[in-house]
Amino acid sequence: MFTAVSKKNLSDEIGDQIINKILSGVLSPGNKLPPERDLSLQMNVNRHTLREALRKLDTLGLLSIRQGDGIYIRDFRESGNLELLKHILYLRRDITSDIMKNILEIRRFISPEMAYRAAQNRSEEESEHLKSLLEQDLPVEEKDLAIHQSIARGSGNILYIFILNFFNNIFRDFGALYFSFKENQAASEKFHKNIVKAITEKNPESAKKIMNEILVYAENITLKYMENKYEEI
Amino acid sequence: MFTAVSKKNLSDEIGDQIINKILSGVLSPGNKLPPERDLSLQMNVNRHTLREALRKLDTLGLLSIRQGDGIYIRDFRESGNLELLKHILYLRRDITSDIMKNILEIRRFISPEMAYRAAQNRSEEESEHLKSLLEQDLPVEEKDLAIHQSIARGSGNILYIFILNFFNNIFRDFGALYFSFKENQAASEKFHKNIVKAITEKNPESAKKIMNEILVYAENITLKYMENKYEEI
DNA sequence: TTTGGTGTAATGGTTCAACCAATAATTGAA
DNA sequence: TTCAATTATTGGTTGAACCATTACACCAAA
Repeated sequence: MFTAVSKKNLSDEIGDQIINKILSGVLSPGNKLPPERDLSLQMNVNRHTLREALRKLDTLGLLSIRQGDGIYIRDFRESGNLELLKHILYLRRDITSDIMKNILEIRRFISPEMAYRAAQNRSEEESEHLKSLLEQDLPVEEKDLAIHQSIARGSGNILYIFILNFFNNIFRDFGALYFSFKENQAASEKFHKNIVKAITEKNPESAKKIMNEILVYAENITLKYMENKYEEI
Repeated sequence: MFTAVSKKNLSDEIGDQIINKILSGVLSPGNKLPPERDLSLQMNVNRHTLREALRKLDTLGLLSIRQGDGIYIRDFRESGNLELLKHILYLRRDITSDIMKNILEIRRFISPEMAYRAAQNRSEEESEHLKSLLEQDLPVEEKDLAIHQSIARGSGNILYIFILNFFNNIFRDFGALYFSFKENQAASEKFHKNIVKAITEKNPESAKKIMNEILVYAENITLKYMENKYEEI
């Protein structure tokens, strides 16, 4: 019904402000940022608070901080990471829709392959875990999350786990809306049954196909929701 | 000939220490970290220095920090991101090789698809850029990087750019070694010519195949280098 | 002219001490 | 027992000072 509000601390606000300046081109790659002392004065925050923000941007691949020298803007097209993309998604509302489509496209390409590998590589243990998940009496949304995670772990490739986290992170907000409709719940429950069967039976092609089908289904609905969401704004 | 050494500041050292504790299971998901004041005392660093480390771990998806409450360990299998994987790669030398193979596997799956999309979607501008890159007199290593980036940008999907950054980041060290051999240089130059041709001519299948071939070639060599590297240690 | 040393200023890194703000736990009144 | 007020705990922010590294200008030796 209601979605959580995110309370930001000063440091995050500062960070977002700087990210925006970089993404919008006000600050270009190679540019040197003013010294921390000046910048904190300009932004009217303490140097420590600013430094925490800068450290985050550094972790996102946006800055290059060098003691004794200064702080330089990096080209995020060369050094940015997926975590940054999440920020871009939220901060640049003008291209949010385009990025979402990009993410959906990649997900439809990757997740079926993940299911394929899981059907090949899943351990007996992971197989049992999947089956037990099916029978557990959980909210569909939670069950869905858990099954996808179990598939990622069963794939035998740790990258799928982190890539899946990225997708989940992005679509978290949509999940509540999506699963509020009975027909979507039914579709997911059917999907759960089928995908678990394919994976426990070690049928890669089937697993891939089943994953692809639910993604196509969910994509259409997600896009529809997104359009409505934009109309609200 | 020589590779850059990375000097770490205190804050990063603290961060690595905590990451290690989490990865090795000394700190489990859900566990509460000691208060910042206590922790900084235990680690014999100032609270601010510690806080910068914590903020980084937060960005990596390892911690959940809540004012007035405390700092909790998150399950990195649920909230970790690719940036964290990079740290895991360096900090957990016991599984470095396995993770590398995971990364190579995913790359071989994703990059050909990226090339495919680029051949479909590349703009006239990106096409020209690719061709001009071919003729520029650059070190092979730089040219290789630039061409891959151009392909990612030409794909029309911003995610490929960030995923490519991840790969580049991981294989940066190997690049210097790889391109120090004449035969590898020759292989790459041939690859550059062919992939640019396929993409400018809008031939997706060909682009995909060509990308796959160079990856297979480079993978074998990378794995060989890795084995040697481990023998050194 | 080039190379390497020296000193100085600029700039990020770290420390200390204090207070603010949000949360959780406790207490006590209804 | 319940709920509101109070208190203690804990992360967030501020200010000032000092440390460590780097860039730069300058100089001396080759």
